Amino acid sequence: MPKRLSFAAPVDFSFRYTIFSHGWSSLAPFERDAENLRLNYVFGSDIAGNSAAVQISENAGTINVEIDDENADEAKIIAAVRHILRLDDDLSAFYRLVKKEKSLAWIAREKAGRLLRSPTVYEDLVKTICTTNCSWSLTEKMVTNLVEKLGEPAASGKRAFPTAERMASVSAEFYRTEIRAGYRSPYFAELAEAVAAGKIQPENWLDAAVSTAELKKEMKKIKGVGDYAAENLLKLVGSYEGLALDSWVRAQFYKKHNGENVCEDREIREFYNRFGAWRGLVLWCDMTEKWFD
DNA sequence: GCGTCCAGGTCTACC
DNA sequence: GGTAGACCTGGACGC
Repeated sequence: MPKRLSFAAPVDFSFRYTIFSHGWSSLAPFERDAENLRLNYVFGSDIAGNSAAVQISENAGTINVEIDDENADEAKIIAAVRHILRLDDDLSAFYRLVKKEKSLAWIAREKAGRLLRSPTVYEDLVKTICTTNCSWSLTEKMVTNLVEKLGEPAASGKRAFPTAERMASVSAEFYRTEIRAGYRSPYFAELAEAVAAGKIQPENWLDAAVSTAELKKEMKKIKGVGDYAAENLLKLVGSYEGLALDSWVRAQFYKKHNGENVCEDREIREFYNRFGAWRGLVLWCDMTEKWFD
């Protein structure tokens, strides 16, 4: 029997701007239903007690979650949904900042800025590595392969994102031939093993006691994580000082602020420096404004 | 059909 | 610390 849960969203929350905040909602086990404005996800038993597929929607400030498995742990699922949608993030200082500039005031007006994330930092870490040095379609393919070939099935047959333990149980060769991860294959095997053994603890990054610079340094020790990947992950754990510049962001900046002319990254950084600790989030919202037209 | 380029970069060797 | 070259994959493009 499916089970339904409901709880209130914060007043400065937009479901639409959150689920479409970046590409994550098109990466398995997320599924987005743009027409009906719904977000689907599959939790593994590590998150929800039992593996469970959920459908998340919003109506007049209430978040609704429909679960396909009545044995799933309600409290854990609510906590995970709050985490995914960033419901407990305090963006009030960010909104005060963007309201000061006419061209950015829409961000506060539309309640944008909550970047969708996975229930675990480990999942976001693996997915971020999948975004590097390839087309978005290849990123989607690699992530789909990980879920389809290694993920735990829910009652509906849909699969969850694999745990580090599950990912550590297969070889680098598996990542090359089955996941099509190319040169990233040994990185995934090494990372999964280290996380499964507790040598790397990505979940601790959520409330790390160290500075952002120190945290970034720690992230970059992982093979496959460079400046872009670390700064993207920092955004997903709540630090927005880094810009996470990649080829797509650069191209958008040239188009929007530099007359289609290529410029150095230094100039992009100078442009957003006035936003201090929020500069990475301001840049991302600024670059994606047209997505919501 | 084939070759080349490049995409939501990073690593390593070398200076 | 800065830089050149290599690295998987697969879609787009030109021929």
